[in-house]
Amino acid sequence: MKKAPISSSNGHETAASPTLEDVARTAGVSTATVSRCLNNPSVVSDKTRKRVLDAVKSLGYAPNFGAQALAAKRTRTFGAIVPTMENAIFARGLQAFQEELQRCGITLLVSSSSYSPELEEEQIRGLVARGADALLLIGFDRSPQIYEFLEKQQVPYVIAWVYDPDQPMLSIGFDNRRAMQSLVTQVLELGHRSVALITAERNGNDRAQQRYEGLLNAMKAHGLDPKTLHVIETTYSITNGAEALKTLMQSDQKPTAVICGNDVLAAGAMVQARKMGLKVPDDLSITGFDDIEIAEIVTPTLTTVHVPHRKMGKGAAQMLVALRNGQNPDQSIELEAVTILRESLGPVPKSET
Amino acid sequence: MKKAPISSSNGHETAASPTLEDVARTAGVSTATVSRCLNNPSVVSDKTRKRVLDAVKSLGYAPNFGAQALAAKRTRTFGAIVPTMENAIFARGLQAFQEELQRCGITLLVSSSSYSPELEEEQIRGLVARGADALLLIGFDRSPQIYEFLEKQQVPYVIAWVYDPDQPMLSIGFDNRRAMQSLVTQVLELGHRSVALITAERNGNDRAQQRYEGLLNAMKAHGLDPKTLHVIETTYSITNGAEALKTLMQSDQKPTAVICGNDVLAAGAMVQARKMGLKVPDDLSITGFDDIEIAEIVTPTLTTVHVPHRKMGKGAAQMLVALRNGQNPDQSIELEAVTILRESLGPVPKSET
DNA sequence: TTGTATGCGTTATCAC
DNA sequence: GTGATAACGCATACAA
Repeated sequence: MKKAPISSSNGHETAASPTLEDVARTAGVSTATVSRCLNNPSVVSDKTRKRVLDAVKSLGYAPNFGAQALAAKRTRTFGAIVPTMENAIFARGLQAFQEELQRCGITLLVSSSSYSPELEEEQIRGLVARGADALLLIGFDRSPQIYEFLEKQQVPYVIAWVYDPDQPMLSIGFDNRRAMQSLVTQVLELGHRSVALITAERNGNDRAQQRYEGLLNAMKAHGLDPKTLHVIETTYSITNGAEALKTLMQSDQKPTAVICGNDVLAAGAMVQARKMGLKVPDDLSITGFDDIEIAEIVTPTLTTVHVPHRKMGKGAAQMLVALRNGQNPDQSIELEAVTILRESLGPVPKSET
Repeated sequence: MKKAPISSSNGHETAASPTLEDVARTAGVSTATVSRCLNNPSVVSDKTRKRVLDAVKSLGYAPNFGAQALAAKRTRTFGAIVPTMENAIFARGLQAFQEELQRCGITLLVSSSSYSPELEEEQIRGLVARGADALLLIGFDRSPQIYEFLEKQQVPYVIAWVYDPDQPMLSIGFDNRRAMQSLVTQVLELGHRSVALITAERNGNDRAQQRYEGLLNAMKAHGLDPKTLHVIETTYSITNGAEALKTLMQSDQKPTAVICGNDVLAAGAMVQARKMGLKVPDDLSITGFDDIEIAEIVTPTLTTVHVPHRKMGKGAAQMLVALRNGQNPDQSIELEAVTILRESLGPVPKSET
């Protein structure tokens, strides 16, 4: 049996947050009624509701999240873990994701894993532990234990930025392999035969790996030997892109076209090319991937693959909301990623033909 | 009195997460001991600790966040609300902020307010409600109610990206006014007399407002009439920057130098200038503010004000951790923001002198 | 429509 | 060192 509260409105006004009970007392109703007013207003009479809401406002009441989560076993919170927030690759998609969630009254928590599988795992567990009702993840590539963990914890999740009907997990994205293959095909059709790739580390990054494979496919289709492809793996950053281009242009077999795994690396390559006095695309063609803002800022503008960031974000949100509501949604969704031709891609230099 | 548990290890193995009690049972100890093992290991004997930890691992136990927050009254979680995540303005600072927090075992939750005061207020309340132990905010400019709310809830907070010793709140940042004044002074000393400003909406954005004031100060100091300043207010984006430059160059009094409130607007202006066949800086000088990555990507490279993003992020984290630990830290911290001279700023065109 | 009573999973204060 | 046990603030099944 509950003991009488020690002293509900005792002398010293502590600054502690008001609780449901405080509201109930000043409104002259039970805590249950207050709770209902807030969570299921339609079931309580207009008169008492008004009284309660007034009390809520006058006390500045705000529900205690921990208590709420503990009692209701859900948090109205979704989590997202992206590899990075430092550049704009995921920013636009995330923004769209959040906008959609907000319309559904859901709060978004974002973490960035810095492309570290260990960190990502930690953050997934962290978000689940703090009650995320659902999760957005990037790419399929992670340890089976994590997937088991998510299944065990019954936390719905969606994988974005990739699409693969053969994978059992629900995903929304595009075919990175095909998109890159299509881009490179256009490069080769311009006569380029000496091609190089600057990419993120492919280990643990299926987007990068698939883009690489798409490039190989295009080469093979044009009768080029994949072994002739010069690949540089590095972390996404302007500086690293620049560094990589420098290395490439100092090698024996100088490429006439440099394919970059994303726009950030491509931008770095462009900066470096200019620094080395190379005219793009007259001396050298450069392509990117993602079509983020810098693609139109660099000089010359960057030929790249347009990724449907906003569609992915919004779509992912809708899938997760459906899952959270117990609806077992359709299937994975494939979006299109198309090549955007801009200035940085041109025919192979005459001197090379 | 607690009734005997209905049936602790009943027939159907539910997939529900194991609780402290489960761990206690399989380890043959009390829940109190398990809790101690996890939170204050030194106080429990080696033998039992080992037994408990084994049980934890074998069950895959993870503490319930809600319960923990409810009982311990703290969440080891800090919140940050930034105006935007779509461009890189706050990304680097936020990254540093997070890195420092992580070293202290604290999780960071990030929200973006899209420069909307109402949204920001909602998100502040949201983060507090979900138990954020401390908050990072950008700029002083917000309604008194929010500050009252934070005081009432006893949630420590630090304001970043601005510095003003006259403000009562703890802050870490730089003097936006002075930084802009210094930049513009250098512009004027190159002979420019016809200057224009492309800025974010200043209402509710003290950084933008102060940068504007700094610009005015510099003009006055050089005997220029502030009324001659052509100001265009727009939202931060490449496109808007381009749009604004177009408007400016079609006006009667064409500027010879365009000061931009940040690098994103400046990049847009640069793109537009090129499109209009204007040579930067020969025909027109353009400056930015922030020194984010694109400043070095645009052609020509952008003269701008370097903002100490990482220092601010790390410093803010340290201040908040101190506050959370009950230490009443020093004072607000002022950092330097210095002008970085690059290619986009040149002397006033000869035709104008 | 409203109130009562219980449980959610931890932490922390006691005793032992 | 360890084990009971009382909060913590809310949601909800059940009663009224």
